[in-house]
Amino acid sequence: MRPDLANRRNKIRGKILEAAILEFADYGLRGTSTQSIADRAGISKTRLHYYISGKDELYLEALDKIMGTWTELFEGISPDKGPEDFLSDYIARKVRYSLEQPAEVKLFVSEVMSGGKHLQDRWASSKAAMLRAAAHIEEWSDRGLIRPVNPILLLFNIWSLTEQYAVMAGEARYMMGLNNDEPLDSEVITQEITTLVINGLRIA
Amino acid sequence: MRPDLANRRNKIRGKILEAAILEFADYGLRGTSTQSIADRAGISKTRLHYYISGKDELYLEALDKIMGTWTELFEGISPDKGPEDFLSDYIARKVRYSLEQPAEVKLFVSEVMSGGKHLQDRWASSKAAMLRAAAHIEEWSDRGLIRPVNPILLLFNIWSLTEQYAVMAGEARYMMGLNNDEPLDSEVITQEITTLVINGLRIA
Amino acid sequence: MRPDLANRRNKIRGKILEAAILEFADYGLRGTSTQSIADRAGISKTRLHYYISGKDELYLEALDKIMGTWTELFEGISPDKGPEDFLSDYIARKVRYSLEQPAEVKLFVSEVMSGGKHLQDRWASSKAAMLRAAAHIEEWSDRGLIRPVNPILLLFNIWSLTEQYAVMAGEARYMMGLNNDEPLDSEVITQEITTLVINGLRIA
Amino acid sequence: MRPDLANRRNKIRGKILEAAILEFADYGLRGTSTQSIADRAGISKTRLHYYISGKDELYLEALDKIMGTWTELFEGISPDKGPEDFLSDYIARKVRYSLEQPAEVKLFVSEVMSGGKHLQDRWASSKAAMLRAAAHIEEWSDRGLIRPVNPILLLFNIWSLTEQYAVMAGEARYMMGLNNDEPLDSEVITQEITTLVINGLRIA
DNA sequence: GATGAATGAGGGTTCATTCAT
DNA sequence: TATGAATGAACCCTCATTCAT
Repeated sequence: MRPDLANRRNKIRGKILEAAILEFADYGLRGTSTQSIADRAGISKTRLHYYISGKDELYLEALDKIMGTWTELFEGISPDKGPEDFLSDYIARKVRYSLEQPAEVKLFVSEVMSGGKHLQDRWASSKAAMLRAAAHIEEWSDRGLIRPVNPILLLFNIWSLTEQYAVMAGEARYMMGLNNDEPLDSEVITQEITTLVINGLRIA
Repeated sequence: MRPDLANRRNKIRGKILEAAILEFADYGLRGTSTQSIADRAGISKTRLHYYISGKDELYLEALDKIMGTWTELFEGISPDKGPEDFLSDYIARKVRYSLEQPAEVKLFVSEVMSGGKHLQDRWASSKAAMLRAAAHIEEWSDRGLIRPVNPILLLFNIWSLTEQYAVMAGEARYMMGLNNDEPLDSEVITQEITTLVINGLRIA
Repeated sequence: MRPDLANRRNKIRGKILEAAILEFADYGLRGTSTQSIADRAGISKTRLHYYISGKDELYLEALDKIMGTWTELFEGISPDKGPEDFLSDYIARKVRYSLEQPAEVKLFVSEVMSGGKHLQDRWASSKAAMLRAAAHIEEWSDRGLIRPVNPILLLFNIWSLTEQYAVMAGEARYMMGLNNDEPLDSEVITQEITTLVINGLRIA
Repeated sequence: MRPDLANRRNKIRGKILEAAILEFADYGLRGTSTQSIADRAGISKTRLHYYISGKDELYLEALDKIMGTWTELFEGISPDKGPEDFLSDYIARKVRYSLEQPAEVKLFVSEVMSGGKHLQDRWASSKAAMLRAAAHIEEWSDRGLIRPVNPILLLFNIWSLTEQYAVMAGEARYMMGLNNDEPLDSEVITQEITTLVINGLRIA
């Protein structure tokens, strides 16, 4: 009907959500003020509150977006190609996501650290995707393609290996002698993690 | 007489620091109120402020304690025994620390995520310890004991592998079907990570 | 529309500044609470803080206003008319100001008594005005229109003579048998001070 | 009985009173904290409160001391010697007092500015002394030794002339190009004020 | 006498949110 | 839609004072 108006609204809402994710990622739900979100979004606090129903709701919206992406990262990878292709593909996706959207990863980690109370409902679909992947891993192990392994722990380990470069970006840059504006080398990181995992799963 | 007073004071200060670490770990510096710290320590807010000089100072004290432990974890491990012993020893220490003191690890991660501004000075000695370890790794690689590897990335990877079980304890328990009060199996986790890393560093 | 808003804002800001000056005049910067300012302005403390940026800033704003008036009192008086006209004019102005705006004078005295730290920058223009007046006095003395006199001390003396009726209003009323709501007789005071000074400067 | 003990107590109490006067002089009753008094006296806050019955009582004690001195300054000067001797004697005493005990003068002014509520009872004897002096002045005027003058206003004027050099010491030093540690020239000031007053009272 | 501990009240200020226009 | 005004709750922290030893 009024595509312009709706568009405009969506644009502002998008800007707000983006700003919110950045703030929540750094300071968590409690530590973030609506004022700081408004500042980052370039609007007044009053206007922010016109577009959102509350700080908590905005936070949940951000979480929803992230959990969606999280699940997507498992999808579209065929396990039929065998463990090597599957894992390197998945690792590459996750590293790219961590380096391109570090705030989303950090927000998720922050939520988890503060108890994960808001994840409870949202976690279900992610858990399902994770369990499917775990089943594949177990099968590979049974077929002798990889060594015996606890599949859940393996997935957690891959998770942490890939996500840390969002969380620790600053320290990683510092240790590697990069400036704050120089990006981490995505290829090198992906390569290193992939090698560690694939090698680490070979049969002894 | 006097020792009793000092003891008493140290006891309560310890209780406060402990409570503070737990709160800061979950909600960060900004998201933590002195009221919540007082509540957790079982004292009144006024009494809390009698024992501390300020929220920020308490936070820094917590950080200092953690950074000290962090550096210690590198120490006392002889690199002469070769990579396998060194790495499995280090991994075991870090996993145990993460499972026994998850709040300290989480607080550190929280600080890093919010910019790491308070780490700047405190990071130096940790960096030195890390660089020493990196030198050993490089040497092992040169001597053909392990495959070629970026030593800094390897250390970061070990870091994340071991620390995630503090950060993600809740989710890990959930995925593994454990109740909130059932501890994660330290041995299984250590074994899995150690195998992954040692295997992953073998020469192809 | 807009002018109304701005007007409204200015009105309430004026009310606040007025209340602040009254409180600061009586109790100084430290001794005044924002609560008491709010009470006197007839608004809530929260609302007060909506209109000001802080207690200190409000205090500085009050000081600025006063220092401006202070300098103005020197201006517009021509020294060409000779010492008698100049001095009686200046004395009359200052007495009137002290009796009409005693709070402003008291606030200034309070600031001076507590060290005058906030005056440092603001004092410059007032000092210049004072030095100009001192130059005139010296010239009159040189030309034999008045007796030899230390011009700076003379100005300080006039200053104290005229300002004391703001500071000591209560005691003056008490000694002269006036009630609290009966004003001091501006004319008598002006006359007495003027006579003392003009007479006191005659050549012996 | 235990002169040592009593002595010791008096010594500490003296130190406290001195410190209190200095703080009250700068920041008033409300603006002064018992902590700052304790700090200046070089004792702990707890110990301070052991020696005093309360902040208000300490303030009143300081006021009492000052009012006593205030009255004394009138005494011991014989009005028989005529106006010139009497006034120059009184002015000299008051200037010396203002320069030597500026804190006491400032504390008195501060009390007056904040309403003088604590003076009410204490003012009586001072008022009497003042009225006696006023009577002398009136008599001198009647006898033609000085010009007709409002005696109360004259006394207030002398009061302000002499006391301002306690209140405005900092500004006076600044205007006269003195450093903070250089004392004002008592003789010059006394001379200037005396001349102004004696001259100013001559019959036209 | 002297000290550390403790406290309820209040200090200035910011919070998320709602109201009025 | 969008803005300034407004608010009650909460923020961190200090206050004068009392308690216990």
